[in-house]
Amino acid sequence: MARYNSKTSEQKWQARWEAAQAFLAKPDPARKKYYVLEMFPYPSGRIHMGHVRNYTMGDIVARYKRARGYNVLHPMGWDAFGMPAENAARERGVHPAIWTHENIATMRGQLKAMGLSIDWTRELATCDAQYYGHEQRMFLDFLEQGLVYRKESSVNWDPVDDTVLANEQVIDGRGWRSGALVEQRMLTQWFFKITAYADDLLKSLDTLERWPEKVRLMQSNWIGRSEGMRIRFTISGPQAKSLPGGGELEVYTTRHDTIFGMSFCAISADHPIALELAAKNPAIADFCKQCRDIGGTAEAVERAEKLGFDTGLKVQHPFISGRETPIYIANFVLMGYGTGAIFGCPAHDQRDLDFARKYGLPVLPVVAPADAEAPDIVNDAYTDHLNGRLINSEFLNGMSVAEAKAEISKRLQTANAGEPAITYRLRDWGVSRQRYWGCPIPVIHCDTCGVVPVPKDQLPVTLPHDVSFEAPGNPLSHHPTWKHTPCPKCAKPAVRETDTFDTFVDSSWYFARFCSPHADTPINRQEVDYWMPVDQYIGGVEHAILHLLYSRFYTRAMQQTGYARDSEPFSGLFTQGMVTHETYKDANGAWLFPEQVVKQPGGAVHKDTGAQVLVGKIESMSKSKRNVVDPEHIIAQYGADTARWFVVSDTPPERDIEWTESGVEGAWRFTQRVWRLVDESLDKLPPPKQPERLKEFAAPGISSVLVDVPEITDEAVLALRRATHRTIRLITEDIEQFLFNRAVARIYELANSISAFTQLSANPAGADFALREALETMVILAAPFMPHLAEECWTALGHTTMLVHIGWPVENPAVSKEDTMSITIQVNGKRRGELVMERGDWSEEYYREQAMALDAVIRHLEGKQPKKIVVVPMRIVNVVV
RNA sequence: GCCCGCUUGGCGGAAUCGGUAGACGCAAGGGACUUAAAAUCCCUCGGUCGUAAGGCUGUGCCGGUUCGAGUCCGGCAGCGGGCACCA
Repeated sequence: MARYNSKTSEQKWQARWEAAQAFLAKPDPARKKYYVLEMFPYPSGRIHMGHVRNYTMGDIVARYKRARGYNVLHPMGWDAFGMPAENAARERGVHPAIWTHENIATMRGQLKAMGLSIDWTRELATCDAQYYGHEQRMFLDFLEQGLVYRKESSVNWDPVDDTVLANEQVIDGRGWRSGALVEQRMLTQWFFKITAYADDLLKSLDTLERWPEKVRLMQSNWIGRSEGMRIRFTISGPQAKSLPGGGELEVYTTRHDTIFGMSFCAISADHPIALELAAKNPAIADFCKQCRDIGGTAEAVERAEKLGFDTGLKVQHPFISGRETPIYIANFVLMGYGTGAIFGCPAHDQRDLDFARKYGLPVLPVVAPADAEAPDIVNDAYTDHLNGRLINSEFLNGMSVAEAKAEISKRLQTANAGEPAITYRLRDWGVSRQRYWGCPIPVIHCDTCGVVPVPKDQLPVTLPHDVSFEAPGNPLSHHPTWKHTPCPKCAKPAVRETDTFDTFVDSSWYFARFCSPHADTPINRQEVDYWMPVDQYIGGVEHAILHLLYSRFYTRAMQQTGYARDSEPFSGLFTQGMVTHETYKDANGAWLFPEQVVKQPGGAVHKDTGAQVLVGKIESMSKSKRNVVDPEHIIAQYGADTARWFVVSDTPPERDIEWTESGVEGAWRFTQRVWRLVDESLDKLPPPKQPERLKEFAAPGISSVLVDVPEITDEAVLALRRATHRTIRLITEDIEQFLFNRAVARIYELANSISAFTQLSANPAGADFALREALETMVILAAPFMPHLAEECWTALGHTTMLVHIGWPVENPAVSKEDTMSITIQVNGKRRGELVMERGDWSEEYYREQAMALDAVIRHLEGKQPKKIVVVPMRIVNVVV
């Protein structure tokens, strides 16, 4: 018996699939489409286990859907712009383009070795002008539609990467990539008007039924809708008229019910009034500067005291004649949210209370708990807005918070002093990056004409190849000639925009480009309309907000500019867990690679020195901790099928999976076992039926892809057939629901049943047909997971049509139907026995009689009469005494 | 601080409709085959009492609903994730 040789076999089948163009996707309106997409990789150098897991899952779905008769689109490309290429250029003197394309070549080879069912003719890289030129064109269309604007604003500046970051890219006050503390700078930047869709992006989350609840919730929190009011207070004094706002201060609040508890107003250090005052008063200017310098890190915010500066200005209370409250500039008020101004009600807001205590401002409770006259406020504000009742509030007294809000709203609107307002936490997406390796923003700055879009017939604006990375900052702006160009309008000398797009722009529409990757327009509507939306998108949960929210926005912008029919890009989303591994350190505390470590009964030792190794926590694979396993080595040693099988075994796909050597060996043993089961049975099998090549959807009814089995009476043979057909049903359900670990277990079970069957000494009539049916089923069902081995087995079983062209088997319910059922018998809810009964529609009386006749039941009744006997047909009988 | 999720053998995990807890795999132990090793095959494998038959106990902790709870409800603890001076 020959052992299965994964290396030769995998290469052979990959070549045959390619020769047959088995995965080429063509639009066909007569067929139902299915678009499977995994998040495309950044070409960092080599693929890692996370890629293997991600792309294996996508490939399982793609191969399964293809076998079910869907017209499947399963493409692959490269998220090829970004900082690491520039860092490589700085550190090693390699040009970003060369570095990137070399990495792509390596990683493409590695992905191909995985045997993925990808249509490689659609491959794209975002760093190619054939891609980003279309992006520039869409940007100009967005600009025309008012979806893009340019403004000076305070931005997050990453001092290590020397560039601006979007809010979404700042985590705990640090750059998401560099980890450097982010600074605030004033810069003129391009923004995508994502807030224009805030409400739609939020509401439409409800329609994304095949998205994880967790991701929808995260996006919902990120968008952060709140309902409140804008209220305009009149600023006292004759000089007020000359202030920005013309004598009025507009605040945003969600607790207008507490207006009788107002004891101060506060404005941001960046509020127009604050800026105006600062211009005339150095003390105020100093204070404002101090506020801005605190920074936005979590720790800074935690530590920072509430600081305020009394402007001397006062506002008039809208409902209490003659009552005035001071306006402070305060460090905890953000210009970017609401109106950049608030009214403070210390009794019912913790920040306001901290502030009031510090500056000795009045604390007047205006909402009381249901069970008390007034809330007891010492250090904690009373913030319950559901159960409270209004007090100390004149016409509001006795009302609930909701009633009071409605009343205040009505009165303020009548007085034209305010109106309901909805505010979002979401900010517009700043897309300008001061970097070379990105898509140039296609505009020209002219002293005479201002900002002039590059005419569309002059696109693409390509990156210059000859750049220097010697100096810090943006190589594009240092380039001697590139930015100089005549103004398209007036032909006078002008300069190009040297900022490039955030790379998240590139990844916000690649899924659409895949539908018509060679079109000379950004997309071909007919093809996009056929393939989009992506039916199943798969990737890491770390993109729950950034990439997934940007893509949802961008698709809406494409819809508005006529590039797309739909507003949602991904109708199904699955977020897979990470691949983890134990960490190892030597006696000096240096991290060790897993291949340097040998596990022994007494512990782990160094492979070469024999020195003791400290086994640390199980953590997600990372180069810095060296707890990485190179997929290429695994594929070379065990084969792609083994690696694929392992990464979906045992652990549910959404959870983190631990990579273990023994686990991989287990997976490898199973691939050999499948081959052996087939190989050792070959001489016992009847000839195969050659099923037709897959053309249509698998028709419901009796499977046409499996061998036809004659009428059988032997119980062991029937049991094997039952197991076979039951497994078809279960695995189909499992794959549909992304329960790959369970599907793997079902295949093990079927293999166990086949093993046991082949070891029977008797050889009843029909056994050979049932065995062929079981083996063929196992092979077809395992094919999405282990496609090369499955092809090899399929051929060995005598088939001449490749398995990629064979449809999915269909369960025959007449075969899988069980004749008997086992009924659990309980006494007082405890299991005391089991009844094996013929399947049927028995009366409750019959169940009772059968149960009461059991020895175990009689024994546990101890002579007593049952009070009650609960019968659940087909399942359980519970005798209660 | 606010929001969300999770907690089952030595380990990954099954049991998703309230109805046999521990499928399947890994690890471990025992055995067969072999000159030996590898490979393969067979057996055991939550805890506990018992020679056995068979009990008792057991799904983070406390309580509740129910004939019956890993599953539902209330409370608590631990772990993980998201957001965070958002008015």
